[in-house]
Amino acid sequence: MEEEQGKSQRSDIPKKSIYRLSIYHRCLQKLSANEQDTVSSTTLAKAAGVKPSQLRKDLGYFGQFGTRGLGYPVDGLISTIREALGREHLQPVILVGAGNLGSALLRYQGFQKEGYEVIAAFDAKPEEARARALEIPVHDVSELEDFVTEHEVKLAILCVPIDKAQEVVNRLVSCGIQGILNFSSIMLEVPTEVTVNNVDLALELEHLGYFIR
Amino acid sequence: MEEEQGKSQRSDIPKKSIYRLSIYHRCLQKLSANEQDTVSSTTLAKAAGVKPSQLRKDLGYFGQFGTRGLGYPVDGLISTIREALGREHLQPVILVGAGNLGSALLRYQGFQKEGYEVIAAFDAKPEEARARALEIPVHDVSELEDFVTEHEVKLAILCVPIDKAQEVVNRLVSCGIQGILNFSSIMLEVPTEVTVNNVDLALELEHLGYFIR
DNA sequence: AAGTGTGAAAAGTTTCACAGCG
DNA sequence: CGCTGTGAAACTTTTCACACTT
Repeated sequence: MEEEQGKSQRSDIPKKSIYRLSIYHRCLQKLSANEQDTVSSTTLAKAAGVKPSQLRKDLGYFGQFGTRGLGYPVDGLISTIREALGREHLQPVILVGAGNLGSALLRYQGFQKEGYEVIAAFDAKPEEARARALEIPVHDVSELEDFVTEHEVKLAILCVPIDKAQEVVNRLVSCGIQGILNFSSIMLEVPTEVTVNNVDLALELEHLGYFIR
Repeated sequence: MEEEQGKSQRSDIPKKSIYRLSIYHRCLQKLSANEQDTVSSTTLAKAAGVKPSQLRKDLGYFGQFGTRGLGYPVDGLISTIREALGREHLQPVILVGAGNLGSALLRYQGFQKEGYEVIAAFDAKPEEARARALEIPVHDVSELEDFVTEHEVKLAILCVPIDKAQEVVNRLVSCGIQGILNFSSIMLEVPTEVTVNNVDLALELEHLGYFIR
């Protein structure tokens, strides 16, 4: 008789649930800093901007972590989510394309969050990028493959011009990058085992245009 | 007999369709620059990273713009979408919070796209922000209300620290801002007539963590 | 023949409602 | 009693399939 697989079939967990997990993680950290040790689905959901039932369902895909009548242990949930998100270990990240946007993102230290570290940048003209007074080392893009292989980098932030994007992505994929945060506003073609997360800042602003009268 | 309302009931068009409209607009501009004058749903959909049927359905919410057997007129579609997105006129935009991320975004000129112009920034300590060598005028945040009213600004980019975000948003809302692009990683409370579009850069990176093995 | 427009089916996601547990 | 965990219902969005037009 086939063993029931049950929970945690990675593939059939809704993508949106996984996305919200990061949000919950963020909110829980705030609670933890505030010395809260348990939290109800109602409270956490409100902080995350979702309905309590949605939060409970999301967590339900990964297991049972709450105590009925009480709520969820804040620190316990933090660890659980961290584990589910594959964030137990420090992840090295590289940024490719230190132009206008790329160097803006490097100066903004927001990616240097717990669990992630942007360890190097690459650019076709590294001298110019370095002149922008960045603190992170900027390598020539020709060193990309060696660096990624040597440091076992799996995540890349992509900020190259549109006409170079696919070419750079092909190189990233061929040397083992598995996740790409893509700021170049173009759809990238990648094998199914590579995940691309598109962020188009101008698009997000334009999108608001529809809702103003 | 009641006149049939039919198409374009703004409210029952899926939000995601509206979002994709911006993407199509982007792709069409590329085609237009390439001297293409018609495009099929298959071609445009591929460029936008969606299925042809989805593209057709999205456009269908707004009307019929194609010719069977031929495709869509590139320039015609551009105008149609621009109109649907309310982008016929130049929209002034302000940025509030010229700190780390805010000033990075100001230096990145990507928001200065056709149809949108970031005309001013506001900060609690405008001198420090100005020292970051920005080209855009940085006002003291106390001038916010007068400026927004005078220039009839309807869109704001928000990059203030988490603990100030809700307070600033209340002020923005009270002086007539209708759309907020929110980079402060916190859920904002706004009246239903105001639209908030959340962008959390760190979250987008963290989210990728789930998909790497 | 090529390609749009669109109901209807399928898939995906959210919400409800309540049983069950501490 | 309060709050979680979860099937089932409701809703939303995507995809299909094909009639229809040029």
